Amino acid sequence: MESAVAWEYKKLIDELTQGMEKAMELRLHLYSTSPSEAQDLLLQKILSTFENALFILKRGGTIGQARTGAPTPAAPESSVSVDGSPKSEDMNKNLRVRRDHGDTSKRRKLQSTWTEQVRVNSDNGLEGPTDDGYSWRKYGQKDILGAKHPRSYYRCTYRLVRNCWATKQVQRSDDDPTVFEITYKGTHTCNLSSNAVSQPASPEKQELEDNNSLLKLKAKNLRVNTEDL
DNA sequence: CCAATTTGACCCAT
DNA sequence: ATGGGTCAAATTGG
Repeated sequence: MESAVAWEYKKLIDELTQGMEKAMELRLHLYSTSPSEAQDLLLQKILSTFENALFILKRGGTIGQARTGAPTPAAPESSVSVDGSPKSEDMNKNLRVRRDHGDTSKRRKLQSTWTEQVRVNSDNGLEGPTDDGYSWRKYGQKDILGAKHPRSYYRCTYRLVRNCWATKQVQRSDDDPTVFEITYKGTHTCNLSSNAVSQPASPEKQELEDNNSLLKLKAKNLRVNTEDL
């Protein structure tokens, strides 16, 4: 009976893989046409769902139980978690004159957060999270308590120009060096429909230009953050 | 020379 | 007090 289970397992992975590839294809089409942030966000979440499903399957069923009693309460949320905590009514903060957070409540509501695990295969030599088509600018790096590797903070390159407030955090998994955990915050308001092709900002973006290679899921090697502990 | 990264300091929430 | 997130000056790279 095990063979039947194994067959179903393989079939399941196959179906999920096909679904993910089709979603990526759809995303490419979205990039080349008029981009709606909501649609783009939806695509990202769909892809994240597929990624996580495959991740769970290939690791043997459990996603949050990887570590053994490690004091990391932040369970890797495979599920898409739209951060709309209604408890954000503490706008009666005394003084927030410092930063121009401005209307924090409004912005907090619009911000969505989701995490996606990215596996890298060592065939390509350099590991790097799959490029999501946006150009990111690193603005910080922190050592996280209980984590072996530091966490890197990125924001959209066009934050000033386009007022794009999307950010992401990249952290390598403690145990699995092949797993990167990328947390996205906020949606992109910068249009990459027209400028994405003509933006040679970073070498990773050049991969976007011939975006056909994205279909192949060819692992592109951005520079891995030089973390020397 | 300009832009991106690095890196310690600073700020904020817990 | 502590740890996580961001800023910004210095540095590096194209």
